[in-house]
Amino acid sequence: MELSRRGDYAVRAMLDVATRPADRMTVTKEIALRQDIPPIFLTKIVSSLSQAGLLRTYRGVAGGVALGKPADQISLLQIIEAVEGPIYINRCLIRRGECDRDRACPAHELWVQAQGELLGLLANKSLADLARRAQELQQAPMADFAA
Amino acid sequence: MELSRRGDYAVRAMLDVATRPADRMTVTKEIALRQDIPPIFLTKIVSSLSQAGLLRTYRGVAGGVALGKPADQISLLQIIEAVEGPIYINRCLIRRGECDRDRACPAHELWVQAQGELLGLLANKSLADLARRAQELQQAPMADFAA
DNA sequence: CATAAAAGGATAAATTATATCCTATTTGCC
DNA sequence: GGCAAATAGGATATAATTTATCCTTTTATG
Ligand code: SF4
Ligand code: SF4
Repeated sequence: MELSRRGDYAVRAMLDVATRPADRMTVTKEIALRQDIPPIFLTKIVSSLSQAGLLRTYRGVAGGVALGKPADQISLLQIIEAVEGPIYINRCLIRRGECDRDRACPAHELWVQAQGELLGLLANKSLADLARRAQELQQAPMADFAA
Repeated sequence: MELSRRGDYAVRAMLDVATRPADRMTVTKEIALRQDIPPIFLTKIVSSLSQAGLLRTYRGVAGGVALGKPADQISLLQIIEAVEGPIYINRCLIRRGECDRDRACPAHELWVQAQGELLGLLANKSLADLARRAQELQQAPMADFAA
């Protein structure tokens, strides 16, 4: 019942890319340094994000990674599912009939609801939202100072 | 991001006890049979539920288990946390300061919200609710037949 | 061609989840 | 008292998953 490290790393990495100047490419190793993520592990995560279309990657000397689409079209759900696969709170939600009790199981209905709410929340939160909020949080101490 | 087997088993076991006549005790082995749970594993789960006060257990020849308190005072959250420990969606929610980025991390706020909603849902659903719904579901096919 | 980057396969290490075994303890009953 | 049936609990085994690294390949730049 816990987000994996992969998922947390992925969100941080995407956020890192999103909050850098868009005209310059970012290199995975530097993301790893800034975000304190094991560098080789991060390359795997970046690879998943790239395959999901959330990052665009460029090989070679001047290579690196950039957002695969505008930050407001990338949801947290997409990021997490890109690296962890589909989210399901209980196995009966993988697909109908995965648990043969699901028709008569009152808990099943509860999981359907809980999962719906969770996915809804994640699907409605965009990387752009997070990036904006990150900026606010960074400026918050300044604001205190200025006031 | 998935409920463990322990949690699912625990809910089923509690529901099994709750839907049996309250004047007779239930024996763990029979719960395991009815609910298709590995019997020896279930004894461990029952033990956790008992230590949390959700079940009362009785040793000896005429022993077994019974609800530790009225079904409407047992929430799904209590059941799951009894066998899985505290639920947290991401590690920064274990306790404040567990992740030293939490002050400046916009994702943290999202997890706080998501966790709040999930726990709220589980805390507000009682075993009695589930038992009632179980009965409805059992009668549903009959209703189809009668109509 | 040398260098710097991502891609990808194989594998290692660590952790957690699932499950069983064995012995002890409690209790009811003959 | 002694047997049988039940939970209690420690130790352990097995399996699965997660986390992380290593090594080789491919791609692009200058
Ligand atoms: S909640 Fe019910 S339907 Fe879902 S896996 Fe558990 S028993 Fe099956
Ligand atoms: S979401 Fe943010 S605060 Fe929470 S663990 Fe991840 S980085 Fe830390």
